[in-house]
Amino acid sequence: MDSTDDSPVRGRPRSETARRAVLHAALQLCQSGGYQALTMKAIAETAGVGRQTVYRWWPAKQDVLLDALRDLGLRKAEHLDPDTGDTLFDVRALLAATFQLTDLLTGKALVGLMAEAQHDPELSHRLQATVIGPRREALRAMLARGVARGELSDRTVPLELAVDFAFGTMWYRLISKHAPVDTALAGQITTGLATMLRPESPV
Amino acid sequence: MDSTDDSPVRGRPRSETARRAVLHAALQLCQSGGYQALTMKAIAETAGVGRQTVYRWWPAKQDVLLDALRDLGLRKAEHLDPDTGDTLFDVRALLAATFQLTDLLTGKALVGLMAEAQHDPELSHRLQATVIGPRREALRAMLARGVARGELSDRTVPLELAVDFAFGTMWYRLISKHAPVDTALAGQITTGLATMLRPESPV
Amino acid sequence: MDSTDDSPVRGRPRSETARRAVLHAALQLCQSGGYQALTMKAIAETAGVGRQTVYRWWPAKQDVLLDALRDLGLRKAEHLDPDTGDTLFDVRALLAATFQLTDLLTGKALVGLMAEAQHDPELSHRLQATVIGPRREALRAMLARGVARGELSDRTVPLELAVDFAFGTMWYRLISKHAPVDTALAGQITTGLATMLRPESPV
Amino acid sequence: MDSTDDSPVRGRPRSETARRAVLHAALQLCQSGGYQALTMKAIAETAGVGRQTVYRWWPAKQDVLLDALRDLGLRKAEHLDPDTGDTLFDVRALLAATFQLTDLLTGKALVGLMAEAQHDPELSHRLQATVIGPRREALRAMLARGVARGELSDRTVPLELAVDFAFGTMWYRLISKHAPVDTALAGQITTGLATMLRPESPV
DNA sequence: CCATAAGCGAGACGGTACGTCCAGTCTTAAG
DNA sequence: CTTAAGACTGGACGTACCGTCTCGCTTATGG
Repeated sequence: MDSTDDSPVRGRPRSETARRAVLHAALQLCQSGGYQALTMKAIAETAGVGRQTVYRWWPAKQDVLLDALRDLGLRKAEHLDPDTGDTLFDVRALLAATFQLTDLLTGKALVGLMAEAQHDPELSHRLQATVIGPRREALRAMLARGVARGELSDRTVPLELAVDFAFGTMWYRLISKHAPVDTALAGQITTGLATMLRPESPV
Repeated sequence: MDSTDDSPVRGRPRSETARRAVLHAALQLCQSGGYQALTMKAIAETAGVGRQTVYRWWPAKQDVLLDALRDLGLRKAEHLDPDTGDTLFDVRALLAATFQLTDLLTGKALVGLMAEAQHDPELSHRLQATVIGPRREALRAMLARGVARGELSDRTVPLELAVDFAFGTMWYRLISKHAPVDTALAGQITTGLATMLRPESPV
Repeated sequence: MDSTDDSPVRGRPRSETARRAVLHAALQLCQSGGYQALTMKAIAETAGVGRQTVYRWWPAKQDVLLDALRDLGLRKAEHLDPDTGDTLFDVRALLAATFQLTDLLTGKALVGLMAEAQHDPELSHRLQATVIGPRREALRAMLARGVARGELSDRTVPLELAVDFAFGTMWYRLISKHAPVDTALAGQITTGLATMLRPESPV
Repeated sequence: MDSTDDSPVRGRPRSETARRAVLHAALQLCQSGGYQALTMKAIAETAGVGRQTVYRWWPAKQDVLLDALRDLGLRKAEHLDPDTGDTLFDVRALLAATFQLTDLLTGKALVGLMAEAQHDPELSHRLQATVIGPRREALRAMLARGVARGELSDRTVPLELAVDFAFGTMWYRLISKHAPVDTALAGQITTGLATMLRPESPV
């Protein structure tokens, strides 16, 4: 009972070429024309693929985009929770990696998906599970480890809020664009977190 | 004869009823069906107004929505920069008022506009000027006043980042919905800001 | 109660230009490419008209075609039942006029509609009422008048069958194309009818 | 080496089961849903056969249907030109047999094919050769024999037109459905032919 | 007794027409 | 000159069928 592919695999197998072309086209369209230019028709035409082929495998454009992001994430797969012993160093590295990745997407895709997710609980849940949740949990675990080691303290500010501070700033700048999301920001936020969570109580 | 309103005002005057119906319909549609349900046709029909009447006064749906938000903001018009002498008290009040207002809109409208603004620099600019900028500047000025008074310090963390912390957290929760945006949050963030910017250096 | 147009006639009035372009395009397409080339999309494009405009006024391509035929019939409106006193002369004239008209349409449109009507009772009924029935009744009345005058007799062959003979031959040749449908045929059929219905019994 | 089927006949032989299932499905679909419901995809699915199997043996749906009709005709194969000595009796029998056969098909298949043939000369030719021509020639030969025997005369009405009368009436009723195509009609038409072609000149 | 080869089912592929909906423009009559 | 109404062109939507292709399996012949 080691094999799960007991499916007879009848008929012509799915074209990996088409699958990749579609995902690539989705990202490309989203970056060039924004989320609203992301049209099932445009995806199919850009990918040089029949329209039905897109609909066969993805019910809606959100699914294509989410899949494309997942693929991209898998290729860039850094492991999220290293432990060098120095919590702040790890935090800075995690934030820097995250910022670099989102910058790759110009944010357009993510913000578009977020807007769609406002009235689509199912999409909202999938975004949480795929994009938001993992990094959030990684940072939280990192900070908790710091607290356990005595490097940090959560007495004045709950860790939840500290995590919100880090990623909230990222999102805020992604959508508002009043300032860049880069490695420098990762350093600044790390300093902010350190100040916010420093163990030596001011009393 | 330099006056501009010397126009004889010929013909039928603009209907205030229609204007209000349109703005109200825009908000209502956005909250019930999300930003993508916000359609010029739907606005006109919900408002019981001719389609051309909407197009005559607003070039696109973003303009309707932005106008509606402006109207809403005007009615709620608290002045953004009180000065009670206690900086942290003022900060908490500003954040609480802001959170209450955004909560009213479920965020859907704002996030939808933000998504649209990703590829529409003009809209992006107007959002900055109308929604984002003023509150951002108000909070910044407040914190700067605290620094001037010696209540706060910007030595470890720049004020810009502190402002990002406050509003970033708000936006992050609005779009991700992993936690509420309420008065309690205003308190927590104020505490966080106080910790981050406290003057007594740990040295 | 003399006026039937109590409708307030609000909104932009229907475009007569578009209506004519659509009907003309339908006939043209049907003659050039046959009934199966008659596509709602092709009609709209040939007519230089939005697709929705076609669908707004005609539910299906049959309706467009039927309307086009009706229009054509109205323009060619010979009155179907003249009475010169000479029954056979009138019959020949009626048949000749009918044959000339159907020849104009190459028959393609009619046969296509007929094929469609095989599984569409409603269309079948409308074809009867519009195209088939009137001419059938006209010929029948003509022959009945001849019988009443003693020019003809329906003792050996019922008039119904005589009418079938005339128009059946036309349809048979239209679909099978083994022989032309022209004025000469009108003469031959008239002779055939005269022989079939001649009053002097051979007894 | 005169034989042409010296082919080694390698590989799996054609499935007779599949062939019959396809032809049966074609007739069934045509009768239940009309000619337009006759779809290559539907044929394959109804027959429980792969789509490619249909395309391998028949280029288009017309070919399937024509083949099915040919098969049906072969099974019902009455010989078309009996000679009992009584021409009118033979005529009546031929017409009755023909009418019974077409009634079996509800006419839908035939009319559909005819409509298709309007713009497909090759199909038109095959229909002539398969369906129309043989019976037409059989009736013509029968009538010519009657003329030769002096039972009938073609002086007033050419035999061609007489044949058109018989089969034209059939087609007319098949497509227009204003009256049935049955044995009674065979009798009436025979009477009509007898009257039209009677040898005793009225002079 | 298995290599070769063709038929078979299934079903994915690139296309195209379908009929619906919305965008944005226009043209009416009514106020 | 604005209003409500609604017809206009144009284009994306998601579905269905087209005819082709590519699988694994089956069924025959022949070395």
